[in-house]
Amino acid sequence: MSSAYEQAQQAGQGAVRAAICDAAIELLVAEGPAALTVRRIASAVGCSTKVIYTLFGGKDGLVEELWREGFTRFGQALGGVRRDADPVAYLEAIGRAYRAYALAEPHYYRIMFEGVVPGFEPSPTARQDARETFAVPVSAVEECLKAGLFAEADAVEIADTLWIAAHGVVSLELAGFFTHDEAERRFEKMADALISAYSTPT
Amino acid sequence: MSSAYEQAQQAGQGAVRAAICDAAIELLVAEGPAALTVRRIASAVGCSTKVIYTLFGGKDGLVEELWREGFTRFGQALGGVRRDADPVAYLEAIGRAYRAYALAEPHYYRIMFEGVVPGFEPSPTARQDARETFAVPVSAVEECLKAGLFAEADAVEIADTLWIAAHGVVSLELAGFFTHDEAERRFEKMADALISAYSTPT
DNA sequence: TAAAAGGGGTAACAGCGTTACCGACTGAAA
DNA sequence: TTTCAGTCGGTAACGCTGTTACCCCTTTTA
Repeated sequence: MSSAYEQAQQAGQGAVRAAICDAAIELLVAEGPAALTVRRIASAVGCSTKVIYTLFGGKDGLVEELWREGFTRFGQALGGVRRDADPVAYLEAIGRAYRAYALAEPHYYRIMFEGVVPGFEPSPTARQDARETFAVPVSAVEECLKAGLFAEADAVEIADTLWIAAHGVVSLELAGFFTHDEAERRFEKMADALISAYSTPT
Repeated sequence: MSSAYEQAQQAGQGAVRAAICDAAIELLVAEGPAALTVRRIASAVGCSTKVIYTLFGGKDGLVEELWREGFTRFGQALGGVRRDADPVAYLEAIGRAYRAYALAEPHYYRIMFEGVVPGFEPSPTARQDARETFAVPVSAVEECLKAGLFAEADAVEIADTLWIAAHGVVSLELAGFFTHDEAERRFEKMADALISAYSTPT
């Protein structure tokens, strides 16, 4: 009988990387960033801590991998929103998916947007890649503009504003300043106010 | 010659508490949350780590004191905004003071609103006290309502929405997703959009 | 005066990220 | 085929973290 680590080792370096990432993800989702220690990850996957240093260059390198993984999952959550004939309804659904993701994987969200892993800061390239996640809401805003439902303006600027609003609600909710229901109400109010501000006068 | 700690010790327990808090504040402001270690604080003030445990019950007890201090400073920053004949202009000035405080003392801000000190969570009473900081923006919104400049609505709800918007901008700015200038533009756009949404039709 | 009680310093514990050291294994060259 | 170079990884350590058991000393009380 061979351990998961030995199996991955036979399959090559890439498999070991993946196994370590999986173990780290499991620890993160189950217990939060505090459980993300090099020793625990190594012990979970069945190798020594040294392996993590040779493959990722240190804890921060591994955390950056998780950071990217978080944005991938986030992007899938946003990209998976069903399109709607009404572009504004589609945009609102994306907003709700934003909050739903943050509540579903709060530890990921806080690593991605609130820097809760002490020494870690994402590399410029990782940050740029992360920005691409927001192509989904930006294109939704563009559709609203094309349909003449929003008054002439920069799509990225509007999308950023909606992003800020969604992040504001979710961040304060995760920090314990709002209950789930309060946050939900504030979220809807916020969406109504912003969308009405951007909409063309009817 | 006596150390600062010995002087404080003669002046009583309260003075020692204050000296420890001051040392912790200095470390926090200068170097951020990572520098907030029991050993460094004790060494800075000239006592053993044990004192911090007898006076504060542990690191978290001391951090809660800093948390409260942060909200006191924050409240002073918001309360110090000069009143304006136009309630809406006053409200906007409060918003700008919000962001200015966060940028002036980012380490405090992140402890207060983003829980960047790993194990720490404020007590319910501390959280309730913190909420009183927001009496300033709420009363400003009430003035806008009284003056008939805002359409009939709950003042707390509107103030919360503005809080969420300000926090969203500041939080993403501190996380490195917006440059200073980008954040400033987004902040103004956000304020314009929300205030126009809440204003009575002219 | 003697006893009780409490605060504070020392030194230790377990755990953290990281790395020097060294053995083992791989691949290429002779 | 044999030998050598080079890399990968496990062990054990370093210095750091929060925390606490132990003991001394001071102060208060009987």
